[in-house]
Amino acid sequence: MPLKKRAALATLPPGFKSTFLDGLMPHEVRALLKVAKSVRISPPKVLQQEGEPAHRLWLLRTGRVAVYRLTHDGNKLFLRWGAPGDAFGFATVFRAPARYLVTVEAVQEGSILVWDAAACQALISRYPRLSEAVNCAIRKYLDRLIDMFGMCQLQSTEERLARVLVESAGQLGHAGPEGIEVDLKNEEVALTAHMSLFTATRHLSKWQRAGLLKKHRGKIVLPSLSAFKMITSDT
Amino acid sequence: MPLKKRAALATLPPGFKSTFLDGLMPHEVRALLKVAKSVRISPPKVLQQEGEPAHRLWLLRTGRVAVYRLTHDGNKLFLRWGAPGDAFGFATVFRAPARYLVTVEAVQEGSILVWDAAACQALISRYPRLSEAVNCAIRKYLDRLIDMFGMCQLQSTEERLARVLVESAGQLGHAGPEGIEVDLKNEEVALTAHMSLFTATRHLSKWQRAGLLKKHRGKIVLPSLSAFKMITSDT
DNA sequence: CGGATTCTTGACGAGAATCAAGAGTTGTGG
DNA sequence: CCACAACTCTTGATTCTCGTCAAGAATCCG
Repeated sequence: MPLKKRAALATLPPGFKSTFLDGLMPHEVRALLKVAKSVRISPPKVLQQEGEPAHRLWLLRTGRVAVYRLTHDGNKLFLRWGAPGDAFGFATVFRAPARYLVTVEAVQEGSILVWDAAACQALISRYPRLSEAVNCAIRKYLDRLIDMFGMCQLQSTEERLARVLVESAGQLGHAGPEGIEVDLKNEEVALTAHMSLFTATRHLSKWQRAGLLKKHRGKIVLPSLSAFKMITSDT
Repeated sequence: MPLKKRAALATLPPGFKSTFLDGLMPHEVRALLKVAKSVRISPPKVLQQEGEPAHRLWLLRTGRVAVYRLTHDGNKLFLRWGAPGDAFGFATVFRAPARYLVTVEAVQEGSILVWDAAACQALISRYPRLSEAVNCAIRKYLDRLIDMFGMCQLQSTEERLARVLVESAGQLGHAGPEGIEVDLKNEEVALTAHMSLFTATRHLSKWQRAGLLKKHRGKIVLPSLSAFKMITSDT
């Protein structure tokens, strides 16, 4: 019997951490998972497009997504990576129809849990706390964005890059034999730190020569983060 | 009797426009105003400090405020001006205690309407729609911030400055005999456009020589915005 | 092995911040 | 009414960070 019940739930990978779900009570989380639809995603699938009416709330279960905004002239303004546990499409929970603020695109194979607009309305009226959880999540995004803005405004490329390494290690990194491994190409690191590919490469090379990290194709290995935390904080 | 009723309301200046209040029904706005406390503000009074527990929701009635965030080393990261109609302290409406995300400081004489935490709780439970209005307001802030970030990342100082003039004219400007007058010093304009005082002055001087604007001490007069809109959009 | 992708390094230049010095404007007190 | 101080604005000279471009090296994959 318990087995059957668990089979009906959308399953979460082991070690799954979600700031959004953490804002809810366990029984609310269960209720959410019970009605979630699981969908596989593959790059370069666009999962939501800015400006379109929000029709679904979703949670990244596995994989990685890129969050960006399109400029009037078609360029992409990169905002951040989305990792497992990140939620999107908060605009869906409003009674008043709202539109997506940003575009989100899959960059790795993975899967998401989806709630359509009808499911959101039902959940919201049954669990009012959900509205507050959404609110907190949006506030967190705002907070992070202000931080990033400040970083870009008043820190040098070197400081920014060091900080990006530390944060990426936490968000995307996984343990390896020689330290934390971060699966990002130089181009992606540069995007994250909002600088040119060449500037990023130069600093990374310098740090490799200094023995602070080891670079491979599409991957950076960080034996220790302390040196980068130093670079970040002092000036 | 109607007169007595109106006297009990917090009064709004003529021509008052608030995106936040516009998200509510007229009767809800009346209910809010009925329990609001009016408070006078003078520079350089800090109206809320980032990191402190949010204890009041408030609306700028008259005057001007500066919204910024403090960096670890004590610098101010300017975010935007607040004009009459702007609301702050949304963190107050959460059941879960939250903290202010930004610091807000008065830069002109003026007045605000205030709701303390208790009043917010009472209003929220009586008018659930208020929660959604707050949500929308936060989303709007997020949207504006992404815009500003994009502007700083991928537009030149000249384009940024032109855009700031257009937006400031709308938000802070008032009609004058020779065009829209914006009461900002060069230093404040530079702050708004996130560039150095000197770079801002140079562009403004150039535009004055071209006859696109007239400068006075602490004030800029814009006969027409069309030229600046041109600079903003084409590239 | 050949082709595609990713990374590296150097040379160069544009854009914008900084610094310095002075001119113009406003307000105050004698 | 004038003199002086404080504030605001202007301009030029200088410096520097960082983006762009070019060319080639290293790595991976079929």
